[in-house]
Amino acid sequence: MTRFEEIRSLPLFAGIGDEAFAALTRGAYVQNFPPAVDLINEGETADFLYIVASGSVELYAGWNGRETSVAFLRPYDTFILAATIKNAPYLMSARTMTKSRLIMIPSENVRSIFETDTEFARAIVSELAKCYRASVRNLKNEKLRTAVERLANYIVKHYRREGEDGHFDLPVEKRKLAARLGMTPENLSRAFSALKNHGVEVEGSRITIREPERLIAFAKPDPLIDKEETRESPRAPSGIA
Amino acid sequence: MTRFEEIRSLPLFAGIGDEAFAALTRGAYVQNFPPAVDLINEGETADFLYIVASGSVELYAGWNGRETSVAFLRPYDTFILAATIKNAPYLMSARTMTKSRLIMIPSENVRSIFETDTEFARAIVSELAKCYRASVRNLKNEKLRTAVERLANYIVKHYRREGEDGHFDLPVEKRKLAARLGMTPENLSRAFSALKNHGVEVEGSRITIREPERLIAFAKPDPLIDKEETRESPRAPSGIA
DNA sequence: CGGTTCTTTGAGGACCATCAATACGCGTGG
DNA sequence: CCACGCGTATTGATGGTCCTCAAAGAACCG
Repeated sequence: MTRFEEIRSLPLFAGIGDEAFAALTRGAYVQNFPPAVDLINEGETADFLYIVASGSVELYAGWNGRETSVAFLRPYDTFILAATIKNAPYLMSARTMTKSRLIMIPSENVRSIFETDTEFARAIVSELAKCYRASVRNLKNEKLRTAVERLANYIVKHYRREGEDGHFDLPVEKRKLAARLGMTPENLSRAFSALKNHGVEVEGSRITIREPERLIAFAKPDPLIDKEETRESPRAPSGIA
Repeated sequence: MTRFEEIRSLPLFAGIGDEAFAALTRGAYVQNFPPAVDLINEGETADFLYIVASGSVELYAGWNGRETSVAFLRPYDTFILAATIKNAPYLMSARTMTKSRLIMIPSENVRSIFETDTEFARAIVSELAKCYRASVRNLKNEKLRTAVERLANYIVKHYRREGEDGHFDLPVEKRKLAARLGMTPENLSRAFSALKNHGVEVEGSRITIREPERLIAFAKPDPLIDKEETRESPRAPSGIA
């Protein structure tokens, strides 16, 4: 039971009762995986809800011999929630990117506790809304921006996340980043060199932002596309938003 | 009260109690709109949950002077559910495409009835999961297919929906369809003529599928991208799925 | 019937993919 | 330690896809 202490305080579970939490984790697993392990395949049915406890996971999808990355997940993201709830086939495949520890909760438990615990229901719906909105942002990013613009905004996001000290290391290999940004590895290379004109330097996986203002002026980041969303609802919005 | 009879039997409300339904629709509107009316703008905050009672609505988004269509809605689709739940800004704008009747339910009502009515909570989460999955399908369609392939699959979908009798009329003008499929009107024209080689004929808004097998062989429709999803969960999945 | 909008067609160019070759990094085994 | 193999990253050449711009034709609506 103490196996699940680390997730007990996550927003998803914070508000629910102890007995509901116990019922939820009954039959659940915590499991360690090496890098590049296939976890689930699109088209299969959803037996477990997954939570990334440590490491990183790639969601991807294929069609007609092609493949693309849809999302990179970090602690404590969840995946397969929608398929779990609808008891429907996965629309995406998942594999570990790095060594990862994952928590797997039986779908049946999620569905039944949802019915009995209002707080959990609210947390689930908030998490689901978060995933949905992330997907819409993803789609807007893809349809409204060119490849170079997507890369520029990716760099701006990490620049801000890493404390704005002007440099960071790419957390994934460029091949995967290219797929995530909807382009080929060759094109990503050229996109990086195109960004030299906008104040970005690249050496291996080391990114240096020499002139943040120029990069941002080019990238034009937009809160309605690029903002990172929290799971909890802002019940009392502060300021003009 | 009788104003809302037409939605009382929708899956979203079918299972909930009469008093909860009354509370939900207290302060709600039913309103008629002419075509091409702006309903909401991305970035605003969510005061109402919308339901399309008749007509059709376009969800679209813009960035840096560009604009694209994200979805076409029909009766009885909902929109703005995620923003309503999270009390967060809309990520998409909406406008009517045709003369439409819309039902508007105050967001506050949705959030409070969600807490008190388990059946409604379940319906909400199922609807939200449906929207999320539709968005993922949308994204896969965009990232994995070329423009001509997207058009081919659009035609296959309507061919099947309209009873497979070999012809149908486009429900929207080509300009909008182009935006929905992620291309320019000029390119859509060329895509249509490219499909002549795959058994499709076009005359104005009249589409004739001369050789369905050839079209389908080219389009390669995939249930994990193209299937239309129902709101209700298949609790007892039949067959291999 | 005139004006507006939509659609089509053509020419040209930007963006991006493919293919091929090379260089680089890195771990393995000699 | 070095040679080698393997996967990744880069760079160049080329072609396809798609957008932009422009103009003409078609449909719609007052």
